[in-house]
Amino acid sequence: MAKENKQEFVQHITPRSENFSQWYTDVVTQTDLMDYTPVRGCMALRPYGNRIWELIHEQLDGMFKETGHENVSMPMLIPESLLLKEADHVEGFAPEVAWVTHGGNEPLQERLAIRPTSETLFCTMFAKWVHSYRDLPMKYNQWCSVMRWEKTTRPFLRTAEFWWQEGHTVHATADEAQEETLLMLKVYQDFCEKNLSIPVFAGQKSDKEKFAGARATYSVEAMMQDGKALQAGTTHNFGTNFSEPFEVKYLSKEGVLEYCHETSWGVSTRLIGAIIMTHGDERGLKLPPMIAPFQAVILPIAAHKGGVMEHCEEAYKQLKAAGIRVKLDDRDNVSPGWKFNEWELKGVPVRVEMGPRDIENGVATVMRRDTFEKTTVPLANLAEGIQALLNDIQANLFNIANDFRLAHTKDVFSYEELAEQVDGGYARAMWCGERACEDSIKEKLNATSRNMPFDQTPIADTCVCCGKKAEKLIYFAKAY
RNA sequence: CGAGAUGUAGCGCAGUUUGGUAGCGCGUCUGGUUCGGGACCAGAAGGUCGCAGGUUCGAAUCCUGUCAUCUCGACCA
Repeated sequence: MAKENKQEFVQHITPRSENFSQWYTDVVTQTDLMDYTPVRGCMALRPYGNRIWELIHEQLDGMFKETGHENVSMPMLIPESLLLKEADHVEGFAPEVAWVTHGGNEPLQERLAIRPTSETLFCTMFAKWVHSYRDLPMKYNQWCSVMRWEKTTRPFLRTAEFWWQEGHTVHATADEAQEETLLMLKVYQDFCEKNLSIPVFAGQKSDKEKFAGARATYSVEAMMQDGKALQAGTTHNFGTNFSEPFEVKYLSKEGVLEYCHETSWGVSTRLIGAIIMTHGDERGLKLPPMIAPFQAVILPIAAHKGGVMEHCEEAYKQLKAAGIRVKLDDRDNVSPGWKFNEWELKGVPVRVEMGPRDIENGVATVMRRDTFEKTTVPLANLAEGIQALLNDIQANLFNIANDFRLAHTKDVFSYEELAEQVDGGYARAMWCGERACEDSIKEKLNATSRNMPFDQTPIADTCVCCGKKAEKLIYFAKAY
């Protein structure tokens, strides 16, 4: 009976190797991260998933503060006239805007967009708040949700409503704006690599792929375990594209009225999807310790026997005092074996088993989720031992993901090589810079340009697509 | 938005072809024995069959519409 049970449960998750997409959906829905709602394409974040987002929020917010940013809050609704002010912007977002048309029972004179992003609101307010060069730079951020009426949705990766942060800054000079754009890209890269253990490619987007209304867009691109690309974060330099229509101007030291230079940047709950797809395995989630809601879970074995619960509680206190996010699973209605599987499914980095045998020996049996390696740690320095393990797991997850990424990234020199490489990986190629080649690659290979790395050392002279003189080194991949 | 599939108890499913009392497994609850990789025994509870119309004496089952989810494609800062 027990064995049949287990098979049924494990079969629940479609094998990752068999159907990556289905595996992802199964993991997402069976780990209490989110649930579907009656609203089309909108998910509910459940406590476990929401806690991951809170940890991302806390840690990123700290990095924003360190780089001199402050949080503000803007309205959810944007009057249509404001959205229409920047031509490229409205063209880019119009197809996916949800509209409010009534206030109570009265039709509105002007319909209101539910924000798909808040550039237009920020610009309107910046126009009021910025007067002098003394007011600059103004570096703001907001944590909120936005809505985009997507045609097809997928949990975390593309939902109609999603939670994110959007930073918006105003600067006196083009140089400062560019510096800010690259600084925040670096912040995102560091956050992905250090906090989430997700290695990324940082670089500049092509004109075809850049943000609606931006002069330059940059991105950090992650690689999922099926070799497809996921844009993990972006930063934009708007130059004066928005400040001109919105009249965001300042009086310079020299007494001249100048347009401001603006930037924006954002990451979203999509990062949770990236974590799942980068680290997960056949048994479910594998969470990097830094954003794991529980970094360690203590499981009593034979809890009814003398001393077991007492020792577990003591260990709990010790770990908690050491600042480790720890859970004592003292449920008496499921067996230890059940708990093992459940917490592995939910991706808890370290499991601490405490049974009569451990207590006799003055140790705890500890298993790490990334390698399934079991060790014993003396109770006297349990906290130190587990903290060391957590650090090691954090680093190991990055290394595994990084090895995978490098193994699935290749320099390509011909169209045939490109076609082969984008089927399950990133292709690093030379490109003439023409939109036509990107369009053709998209149409024939279903791959898009991801970004152009900052190190532009050429690997060839001719475009991988048309054979004309190459201008740029660029990554191509199929993307989520 | 196009093609295909699915929607029945908390979860996984059968029942739909051929209309006739709402079923199974797991979980849940109660009591007891267990506890180092998904424990066992006994008893119990739990469902307007996605939603709205229609056909019929009678609809989970047939028809129409609609909503949601999945797969593939198109689209997509």
